[in-house]
Amino acid sequence: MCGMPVPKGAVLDPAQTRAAILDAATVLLYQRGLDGIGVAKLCAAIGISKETLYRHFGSKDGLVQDVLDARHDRLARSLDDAVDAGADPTDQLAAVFDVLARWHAEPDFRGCAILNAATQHHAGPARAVAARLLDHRLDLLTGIAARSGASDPARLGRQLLTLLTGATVLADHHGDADAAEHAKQAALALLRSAGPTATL
Amino acid sequence: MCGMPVPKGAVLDPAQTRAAILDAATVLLYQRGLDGIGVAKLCAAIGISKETLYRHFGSKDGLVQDVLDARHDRLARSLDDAVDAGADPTDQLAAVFDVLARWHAEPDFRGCAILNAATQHHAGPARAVAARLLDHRLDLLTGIAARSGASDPARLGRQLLTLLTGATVLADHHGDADAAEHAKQAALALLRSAGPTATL
DNA sequence: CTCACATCGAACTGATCGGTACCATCTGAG
DNA sequence: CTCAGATGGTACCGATCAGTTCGATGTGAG
Repeated sequence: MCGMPVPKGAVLDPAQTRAAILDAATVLLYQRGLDGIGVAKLCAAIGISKETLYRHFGSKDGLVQDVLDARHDRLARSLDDAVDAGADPTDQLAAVFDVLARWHAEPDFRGCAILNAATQHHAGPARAVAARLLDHRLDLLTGIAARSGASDPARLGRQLLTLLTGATVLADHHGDADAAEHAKQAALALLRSAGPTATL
Repeated sequence: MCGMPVPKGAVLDPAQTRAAILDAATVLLYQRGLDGIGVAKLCAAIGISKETLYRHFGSKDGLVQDVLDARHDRLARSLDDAVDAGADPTDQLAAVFDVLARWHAEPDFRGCAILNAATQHHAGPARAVAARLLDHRLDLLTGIAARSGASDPARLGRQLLTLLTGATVLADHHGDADAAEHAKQAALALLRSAGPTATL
């Protein structure tokens, strides 16, 4: 077979090409780390030419930014859906940690892609995405805390976010498959003991 | 001034040179990330030649390994001392999170160097150091849980480790200066509600 | 005093980095 | 049918990467 500039039965839809690159790059950059794979190998693994990548994303940083933005939207929506499906605050909180447990159990789980990216490029734009992600999660958990009647929802929200975040780190770096389950039980215990009549 | 191979009043003690390189590299690799600075710049910033670095550490990975090992020992000893100084389990747990708060407040705090390294080189030896660190902390916290009379010390230990780990991530990526304080209160609440008579 | 050794500084290697340019080739819209 | 545009493939650029080598020059122990 000859290597032709455009394969015989190619589809040639820019938007679709872009989406395919985004999907493939999301996986590769997550598995190997932002600096763990160069543009050349990245393109080779995706099956596109460098020129195509640079036409769609401008630079590697541009690609990374779009990958992280898309990941942020997916993660945020995932937790939003879990909360929306819960009947009461306790159910909602449990649902959040159940989503977490399913995430940790995914075969190629390697920690939170966005927090990993912010750690790798500590001064770069990934840091802003990470802050957005944590802001969103804090809002979500603080809302649950408030609806549960906690005397200090802001504080309980932060404590719940601490459990959520820590569990993801332990699932990754400590091989703790039950991290989300243990965190869930701790979160529910905190929720129970943080009611309006509870001592601070 | 001429750049002389060995400066006029140099000290020329290999062990001391090695320790100085280790100290300087610890700071630089922490601030810029493992892949954020090359060997050439690293040596220039430290003020040594590449040959000196390679004679003492063999490779960049060798240097990183030694830096992480030293950091691990320092962190472990720091928490051990805090626990040793506590009178009862509650004091000990509070002391652990107080150490955490002081750490987070250091001017150049950038997260846990070891967990950051494990995130950056996810498949490398840094991962083993991170696992050792978390093992040690888990032992410490499980011990506190056991001495407090918790009905399930292993579980409480993991939950406390989740709070400790999550607080460090939030202090870094969320600019949460009070992360350790909030985590401490949550930890103490969990400790109180996990006694032998508490419901699971 | 002598000499092994530590160190510096610089040059060098081969590989890889992100990014650009060019062209042949194919698709898809007019 | 025609032609703009999307794509693959390849070569290339300057910079940086980790690591090696060598000679000049100093220190420190005998």
